[in-house]
Amino acid sequence: MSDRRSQILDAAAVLIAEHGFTSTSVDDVIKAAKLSGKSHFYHYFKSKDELGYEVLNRQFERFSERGLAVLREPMIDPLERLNLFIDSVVALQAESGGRRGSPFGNLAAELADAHEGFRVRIEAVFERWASQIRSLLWEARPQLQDDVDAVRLSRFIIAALEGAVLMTRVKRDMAVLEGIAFDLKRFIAMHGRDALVVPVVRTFE
Amino acid sequence: MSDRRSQILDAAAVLIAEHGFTSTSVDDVIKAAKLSGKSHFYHYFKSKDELGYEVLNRQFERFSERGLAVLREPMIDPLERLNLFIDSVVALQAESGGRRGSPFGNLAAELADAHEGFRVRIEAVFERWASQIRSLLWEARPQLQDDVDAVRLSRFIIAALEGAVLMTRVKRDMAVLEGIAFDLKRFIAMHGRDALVVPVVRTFE
DNA sequence: ATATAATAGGACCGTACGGTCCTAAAAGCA
DNA sequence: TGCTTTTAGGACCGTACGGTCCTATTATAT
Repeated sequence: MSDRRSQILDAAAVLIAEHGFTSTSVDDVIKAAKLSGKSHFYHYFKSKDELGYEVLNRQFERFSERGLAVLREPMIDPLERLNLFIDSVVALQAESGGRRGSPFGNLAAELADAHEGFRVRIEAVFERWASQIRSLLWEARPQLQDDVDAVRLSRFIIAALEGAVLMTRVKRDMAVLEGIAFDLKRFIAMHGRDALVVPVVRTFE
Repeated sequence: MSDRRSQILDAAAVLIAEHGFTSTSVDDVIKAAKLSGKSHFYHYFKSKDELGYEVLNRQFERFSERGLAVLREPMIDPLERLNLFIDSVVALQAESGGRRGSPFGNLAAELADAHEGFRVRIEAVFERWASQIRSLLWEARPQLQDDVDAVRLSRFIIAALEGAVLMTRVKRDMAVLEGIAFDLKRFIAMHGRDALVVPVVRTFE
């Protein structure tokens, strides 16, 4: 992969993270990546959409290496890894003061309805993410209660984090994310075999 | 408030819910509301942004009457009201097969960075929403553990729902929302005075 | 009856955008 | 040396968009 291509993808990633995909014009990308003009850009990418797809791919790869990686650390207790992962999400958002948001969630909300090509790719991202959490939960099985539903729990974790990051961005306040991260850890701990249980969903007559 | 104005706001609400604010053009709104032309539209609204603000306002009012209302029902047990509210969110999404998403979360993700005017208005929406949940939690105080943090819990509930709705929209699968709603209810139940329970966040060696 | 607001419809403007095309100079490689 | 890729830069096109302006006609309320 050529140097120039990476440069373009990096520049585009920043712009898209800051302003969204639709609001980022090809000319903006050209300026940010210091290209000579449109033809220079279209020498590397066949369309703006293709650029977007590749940026999304890269974002997930980065996230997989830098964030999700801890989920696979074999020397650490699985449930502890999950806590560390949640902490890493908080830390990542802290870098931008909670202003950046999730590169996946942002695109999802922006394009899920309008652009099928993006929708399926974002769906795949969430699925791969969920799948890594499921593996971890499977590994943590001996420490978990028998009736833990890994599919449901993995989705819950992702939804809570995505929602938290979104609210944090709107309120411009990291405390929102920190609080939710704290509660999310408690919710996970509640599934431990040693957690003295927990009522099933209560019914009020 | 004139009839025509409402008509325009309703049409715009649908379009914005379907395609987002940016992707909804004034001409689209004109066509959907069967106006005669641009001047007809600008007779009622001074700009597209103003239209957007009013639509957002209306969406929250509707949500407050139709969704949040149950939180205030004085004859029902407070915690049960919370469960009913969560069910109503699920039911509302079910109407569109989970495709609609949250009118607030969608706008938030689309415009939080790009458009300060919307950002502050969306922030206000989340705040009003959280405040209603906080009131309910205060009312439910006798049934809750003493250390329940209403601010934190109310944010958690909103974040989980917003994240759930977003993921559901991406996956086009109501089961996602249903599962998360189920877990969310369990999490809330965990704060009950009668819940035996529950480890504080675990520390590993 | 008269003023005001609502409806109708079209011309127009400036700007931005994604994308194409064309020419030509450097750079890299065989 | 030649051939291909990369860089450079500009002209151009069609379309879409938010917004303004202008002219009329029809309702509505005072």
